[in-house]
Amino acid sequence: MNRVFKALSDPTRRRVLQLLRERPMSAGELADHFPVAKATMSAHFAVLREADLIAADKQGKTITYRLRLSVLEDALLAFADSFGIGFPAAAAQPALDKPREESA
Amino acid sequence: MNRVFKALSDPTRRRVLQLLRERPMSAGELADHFPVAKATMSAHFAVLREADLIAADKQGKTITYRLRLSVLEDALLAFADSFGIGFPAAAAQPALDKPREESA
DNA sequence: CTTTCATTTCGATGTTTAGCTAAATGTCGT
DNA sequence: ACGACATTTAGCTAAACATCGAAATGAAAG
Repeated sequence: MNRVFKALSDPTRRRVLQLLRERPMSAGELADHFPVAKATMSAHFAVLREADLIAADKQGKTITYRLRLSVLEDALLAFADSFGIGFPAAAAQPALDKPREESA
Repeated sequence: MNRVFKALSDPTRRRVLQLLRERPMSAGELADHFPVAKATMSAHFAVLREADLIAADKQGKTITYRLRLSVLEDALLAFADSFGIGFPAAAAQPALDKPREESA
């Protein structure tokens, strides 16, 4: 959970998650949305991966990242819950969030 | 919003919020729960105050901090909302334009 | 098999942050 | 006014972090 919050503490990383909210994207495609070097973005991806907030699918030359919504959801819900903050009707459908692959 | 997430990125600060969840506490009382110097805790309080997550009530010698739950709640809900977590009503509305984020 | 492309890793640098001790501030009781 | 108490501010260090350009990795294409 600490890793998740650390990952969320950076605006660039939060925006990466936002971008992945709609569709998976390659590292380069994501990087094109930000005014920083690709190496910098790669480091951000690593942090997000460490937190298990994104997953990487390697397909040939490119690496496609996708959001692991359930991980974000679980962390947010657990935290909010511990404050009695009610998230109305959570867990809609895990359609975009791929099957079990080392859930944290 | 950035300040809130930055504030939440530290475990000590998250724990402070948890402690304040039930009842307000003085700075010293809070500090007694952590193995760090009071001055260090004071810095943490400042960060939480900057993020508006806690409010200080000065009463004589002591300063009593209380949780500003609505601020935490608003931030959490807004963020979760933008991912379609919780609030099924908001999920029906596509929020493509995300608000610009200022890091101060 | 060499080049090209996508991405990561390496090494270096400036900034931020958490932590400390010591000193300052403000307040209470005497 | 003085001394004790609660908290913050100041000054510092060490670690963590964001960032970069350059080099390395690995896969496809010629």
